[in-house]
Amino acid sequence: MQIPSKYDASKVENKWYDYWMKHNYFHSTPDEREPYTIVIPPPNVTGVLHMGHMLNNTIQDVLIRRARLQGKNACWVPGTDHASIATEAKVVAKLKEQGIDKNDLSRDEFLKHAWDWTEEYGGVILEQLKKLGCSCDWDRTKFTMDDDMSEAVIKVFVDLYRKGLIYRGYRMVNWDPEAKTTLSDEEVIHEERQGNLYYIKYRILSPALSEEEGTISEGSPPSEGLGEAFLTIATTRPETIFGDTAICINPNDERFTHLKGKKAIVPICNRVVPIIEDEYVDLEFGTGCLKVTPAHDENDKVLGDKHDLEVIDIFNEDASLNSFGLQFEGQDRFVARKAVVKELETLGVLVKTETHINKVGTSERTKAVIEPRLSDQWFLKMEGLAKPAIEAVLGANAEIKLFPKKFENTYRHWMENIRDWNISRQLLWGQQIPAYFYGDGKEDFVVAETIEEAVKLARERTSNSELQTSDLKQDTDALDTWFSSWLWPMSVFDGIRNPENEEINYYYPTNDLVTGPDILFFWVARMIVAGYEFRDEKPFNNVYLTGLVRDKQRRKMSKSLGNSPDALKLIEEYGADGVRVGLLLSSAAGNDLMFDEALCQQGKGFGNKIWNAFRLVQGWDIDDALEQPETAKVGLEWYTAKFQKALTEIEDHFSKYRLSDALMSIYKLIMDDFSSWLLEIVKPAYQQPIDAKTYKAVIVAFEDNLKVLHPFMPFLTEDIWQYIAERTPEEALIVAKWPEAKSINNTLISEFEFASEVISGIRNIRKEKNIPFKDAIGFSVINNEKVHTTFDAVIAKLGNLETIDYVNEAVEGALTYRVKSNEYFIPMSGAIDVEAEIEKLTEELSYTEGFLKSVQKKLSNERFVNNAPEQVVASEKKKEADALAKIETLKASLGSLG
RNA sequence: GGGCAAUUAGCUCAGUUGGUUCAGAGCAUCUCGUUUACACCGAGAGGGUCGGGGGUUCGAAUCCCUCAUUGCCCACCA
Repeated sequence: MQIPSKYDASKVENKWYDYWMKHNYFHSTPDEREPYTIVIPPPNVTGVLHMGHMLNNTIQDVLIRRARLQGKNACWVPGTDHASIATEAKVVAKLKEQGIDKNDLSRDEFLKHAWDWTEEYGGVILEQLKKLGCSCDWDRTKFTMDDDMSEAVIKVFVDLYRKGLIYRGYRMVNWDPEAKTTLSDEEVIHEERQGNLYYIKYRILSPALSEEEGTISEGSPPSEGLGEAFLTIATTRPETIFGDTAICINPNDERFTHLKGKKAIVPICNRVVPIIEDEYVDLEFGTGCLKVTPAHDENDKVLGDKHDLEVIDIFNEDASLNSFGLQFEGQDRFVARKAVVKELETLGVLVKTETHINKVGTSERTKAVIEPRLSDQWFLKMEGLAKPAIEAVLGANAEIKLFPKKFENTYRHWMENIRDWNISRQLLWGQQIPAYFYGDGKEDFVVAETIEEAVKLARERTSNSELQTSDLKQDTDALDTWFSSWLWPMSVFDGIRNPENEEINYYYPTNDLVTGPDILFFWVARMIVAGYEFRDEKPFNNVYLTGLVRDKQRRKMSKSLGNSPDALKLIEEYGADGVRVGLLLSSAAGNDLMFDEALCQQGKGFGNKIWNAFRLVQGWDIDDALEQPETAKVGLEWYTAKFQKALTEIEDHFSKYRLSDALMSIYKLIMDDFSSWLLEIVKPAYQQPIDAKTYKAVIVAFEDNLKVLHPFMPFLTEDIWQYIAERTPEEALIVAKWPEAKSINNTLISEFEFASEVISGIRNIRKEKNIPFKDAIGFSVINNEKVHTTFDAVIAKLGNLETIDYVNEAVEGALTYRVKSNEYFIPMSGAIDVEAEIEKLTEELSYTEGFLKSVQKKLSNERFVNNAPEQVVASEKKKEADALAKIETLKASLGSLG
């Protein structure tokens, strides 16, 4: 049968995926085998596949397929995350397009839209993962807002509340004015921004004057004559002066002793505020006078609490100014800033403006500049919860390993300085906080899993047995998305609601978690916390942290830069196998990956190479009567040894999560050892049949190659596997048995190594002298090294030699080369360039002599001989002997020429 | 501002406890080659004083100090 010379991935990938699905090979149920479990980091439900997902999920699929081949009960649980902020933002935007304002909708109406959206766009990404070949157990697909998942979240909230770990607090939180919700500290990204530092004069109110008298009438600039009657503050946020409720100085600041106990007047709004003293103020920064705005700065809040200051919130929820902003009401903070500066200038109180670089917090999701804001929020106390999670990763008998290890430092730092987690979000899309208010007071609420339960509790609390469900008002906030995903490894097996069910007991703890370091705190650390808190057991054994996928110029791949290739197009062009190999060829754990399409091309090329090796083998005619030639016999023995050696290397790489190294070992094994050497050795002469014994052994070797490669290139390997022999579904490669490790014949490997150098020597001479391969040549050896003749037949075949003659004397009129101290002769009928030969030999001689000299120098150093380990000294002595032997042969050759 | 990591061939990276060819791999480059699986190929070759400087040692890419550059994480200085 004619097989095309190019492997066409697009023709077979879907076919095999369907085949695996049809035979249920991805599905796992608990049995007596050892489980191997991975839970997918759930992508956003409405997300689309990008390069990061490709890398991440390729790695997971490699791990899961390998475990499956090793006979473990492999279970990879897929699913998606409701991603509250991102999804809600998308839904709001879509509604806006349709002319619908979110605020005009009831909670239920909005949620209906959100669910419609989720059903329409959700899960696209999971379909895309199938194209990549991911062997997830799709029957187990979960969504973080599934009823059972939500129930688990609520149960956990109630549990933590009852343990006293969840509390409600009026705190300064990070406010995202665009999403109109709070964010946790981890969701805020600090960026350096070029800003200005404005120096503003505040009039000092002399105690002699009444407050009334001190008020400046609008539009009248302070007169210049009253120099000491002003103080100057420096601020980056002049628009917040409407919220100023004090000026603060350092009590040790001698420049300002005259200000103690006085009051100042805030420009524009003319509010009279006290001048307070606190050592918090840095004498060096700005002017040494600080305006205090307790509602809009965390430190100012602390000062405000300490000095009992009034709190004036000047912003609306979209960060435009409210009525405290006077004539600037309704303006966005950044617009207002400019306007206020202009007004201050007009009033003559703007002393100067300096450029100033400051750190600005921005929202991870919406990129909006976040605003510190005081509000009632729900918090989870983290300090106590963190303790077992710290121990688990960093303790003396750590149970969880991070790969690469360097992230343990990062983990430690965060965990040891952990702050309480703000878990409430002013969003609708998510699990609604199960707190029910029965009154208007801040403390008039109960927390319960259901409203019926809540009524019962509320009746007890209030001693009012008349209370009805209709009297209760549930808190309108939703929970942070991470408050559901931190339960993921447990909740996907229903381990929260039914902690003793068979599945959770079998699959948990999971084995490996593969994710990016960017969510080490968001997700990984919190899963560990949750694991110990709710199950008293780690959620996973190992965490493999991938790097970021960047482009060739080291830029992050992003939609806005447009430098991210279309994942599906890549798969179309190079095949899923090609892309998988391309991604893994250069991605060590934790290192960023500089993505280059050329790598996918390499992956595709590799696939084609294997395909063609298969074509070669497949095309052979088998002759049962034929004897196995010596070349094939020793070649196969050598390859078996080589394969075993590679297998142990591969195992070692996997044990260290060095997947790219494992792939490279396989790549070289198949590319070099199998294709370039073994197949050339066993290949029968043109149009000649092959003996049955060799053929069978080659097939076995080929199949073993396919097995170890399968986790990386599942489609191609399955395709060839099924082509190479008739298989029942039970015999599919995906469920085949990983090759067994056997002892390695290292002698064969090193003998072959020597033989391959001899062959290279022949090739070099053929090339230099333009001797075509098809012309057989004579060959003689002076075997000083006493090399065994095992591979002579191989040398003769691959060098196309007439014979191999063992001689004791140099052969006249021949080209020569050496491997170690062995000397090889290829007789030439024509004239030999004696000059060139002499030159070549002289060069080699002087190099060897130089080498000998350095070795002898080392050996004559008494301190080296005395201090270095015996083994090292012995090896130096061997080097010396080898060099001496080689020098002798070189000299002999020169003598015979000259 | 604090902490952590990195710096090895044109590119991406290995190099485990200082000592067996440890100065390597893949890609790229160059040369030659249409030998009957594969030009998505084959056979070869070139290329690095291991970021700079200093130190410890018989011996340093590897350990110590220092400087430089880059990246990441953390942090309330207006």
